[in-house]
Amino acid sequence: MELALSLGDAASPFTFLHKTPKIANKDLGFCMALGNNFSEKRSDEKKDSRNGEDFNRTPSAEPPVQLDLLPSVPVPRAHTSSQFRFPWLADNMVVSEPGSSEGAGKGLDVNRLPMIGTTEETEDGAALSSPNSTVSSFHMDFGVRRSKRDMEAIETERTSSRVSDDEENGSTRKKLRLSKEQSAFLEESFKEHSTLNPKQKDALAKQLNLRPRQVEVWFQNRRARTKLKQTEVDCEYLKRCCETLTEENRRLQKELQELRALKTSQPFYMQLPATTLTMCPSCERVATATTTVASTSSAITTTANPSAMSATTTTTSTALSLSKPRITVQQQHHPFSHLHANKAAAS
DNA sequence: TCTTTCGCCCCTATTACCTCA
DNA sequence: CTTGAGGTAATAGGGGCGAAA
Repeated sequence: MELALSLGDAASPFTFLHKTPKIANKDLGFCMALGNNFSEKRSDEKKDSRNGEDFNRTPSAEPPVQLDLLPSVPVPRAHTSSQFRFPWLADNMVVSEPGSSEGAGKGLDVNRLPMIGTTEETEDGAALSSPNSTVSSFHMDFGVRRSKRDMEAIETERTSSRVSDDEENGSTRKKLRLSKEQSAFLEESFKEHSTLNPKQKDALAKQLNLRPRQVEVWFQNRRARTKLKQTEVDCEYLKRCCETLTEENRRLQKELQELRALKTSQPFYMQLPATTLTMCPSCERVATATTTVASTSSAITTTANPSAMSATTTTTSTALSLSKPRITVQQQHHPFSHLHANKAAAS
């Protein structure tokens, strides 16, 4: 029997809760697609989250930049085995590996000392029980087999938790370290929804034995990290664009110099009229109209391929604006009526 | 109906702590 | 053992938005 707990509204449960085998087996690598208007949709998202409505954002109109984040959280070996499972997904029947000293009932909660038979009242008023407590709605039993190093880390975490608990009454700032399992689950949640409504937040906090505030802060920081990462990606992309355009500019400048040199050596040839290229926006035909040209005009070749033409046009204007040559590539609204009329007449 | 107040949430910048090389 | 860098939880301040008065 499998108990799948829905976080938050039934209307918008975390779908990954229904993917237990997948979670148990797949690499917890993180992949997401982000549009540029991540923050622009914030108002709507907020509205949605508050209403508990559809959390899945509509994709951005712009093609998203695929961002592959390698597992930021080192995934324990057990994540890739059938041993690992989110306890709130199944019925806590975690089968430990034979010989493993880390059997079921580890009840790891790095943020609280295991206090058997006691419950804690958090500052948020949510009763949090120790993992071993019968009051607990579930056990933080990940059944993860850990290495000695991991165990040392856990001990460290516990120590820091202890310190944190001690400091909870003091004025010093507390710094808790989330366990790998907690982080992994939060990552899964984040993949589902980058924002949480209060119900989902509370449910998540309860399941992870964290305070709702901690879940909230984690999501805030996670969004900030995502945005930072996206900014880096965008920056890199713009940098490459700039390099490409610079190179294209350089190439066109060189081409212009060659043409000028050619003009100097063959003045009569260069007195041929320049060409005005005009492309019909609807049929994408290019019409050539010969115009009267001054002696300084340059000959430019272009292409009728619309996409290539647009790129060429852009870079050409960029490059040639420096010397202000008289080259025109026009896109008129419909100056091709004569062409269409002739074509119709011919047919 | 408009304005004000309040609470909640988010973002951003920053701090403080922890881990690791 | 020390130290500096990097990661990240936590804090502070400010703004937007909706609900209630």
